[in-house]
Amino acid sequence: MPELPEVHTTVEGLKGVIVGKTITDVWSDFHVGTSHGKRQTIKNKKYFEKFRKLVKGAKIKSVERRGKNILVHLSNDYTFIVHMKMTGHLMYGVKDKFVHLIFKLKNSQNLVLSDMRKFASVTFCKTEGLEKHETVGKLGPEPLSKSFSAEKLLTQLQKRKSWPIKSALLDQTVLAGIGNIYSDEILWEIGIHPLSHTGKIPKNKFGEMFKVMQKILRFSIKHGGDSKSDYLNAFGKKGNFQNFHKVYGKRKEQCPKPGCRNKKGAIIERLVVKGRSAHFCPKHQIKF
DNA sequence: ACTAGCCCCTGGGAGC
DNA sequence: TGCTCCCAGGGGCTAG
Repeated sequence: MPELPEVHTTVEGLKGVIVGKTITDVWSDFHVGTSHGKRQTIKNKKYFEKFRKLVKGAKIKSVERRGKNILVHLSNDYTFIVHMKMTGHLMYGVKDKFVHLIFKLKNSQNLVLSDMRKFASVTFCKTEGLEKHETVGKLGPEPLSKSFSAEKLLTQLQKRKSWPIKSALLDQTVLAGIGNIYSDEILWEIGIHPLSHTGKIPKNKFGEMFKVMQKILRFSIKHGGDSKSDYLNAFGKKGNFQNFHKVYGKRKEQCPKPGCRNKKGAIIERLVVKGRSAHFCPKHQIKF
């Protein structure tokens, strides 16, 4: 599912092909047969009509990632925000049978959002109002930004002292972009049990956590992201990070950590933490 | 302000 | 082979 490295990969791909292009029209069937609660997204028919008016004729000025969101900045000082959720793909010049949103571009190519499960959401706001946006405005720091550090990581996680570390890492207002796969892989690498109380983890562990977090995210980006579920990049191609998983989706398998190989009890387990699955090795991941 | 639990959705895998 | 059931999960929402 698209987390930081996958959204990054999509955005990097899109940058080269949609920036400078004019949107001539937009089509969607997202509002057909879907419910959306009270939230204002294009699944709401009236909101979609407003959205259509807004993007029609606008030029794409730039594209960027913020957390798991794709921000498309338009020449008319509006920005639209795409969240791919579980099975969304934002693609250029490619289509599949799950396309629910199409941006027609002046060069007669299409930017499409396909989503088998229709969980993806699209909203828009004034570009200068982004910091007040209901979700984007509340996102925590970017783990790969230059200004991020081990100290910041500690400060942010301390905001969820009483939570299990697994849940704290997944909170987008604490850190932007980490999801289920990368949180499992990070905790496995540094040997911390997912149920550890965030506030009880020794302070000196956070330096290592910071390094490992950046290492894993960068490694995945290098490999085009993770397509264990069904991620496809901007051109419909899969990533390779799924071939490097150490714990995620490895329940009942022997832990591959050097000290755990061939050891009894070093069998990957899965448990549910706040409704999310967490995979871990009971042998080397310590519970604080 | 918190949090547990439901909901959105559908392909794929397990079990029979 | 073909059916049914259950699972995956980000994050919004609601009831307590």
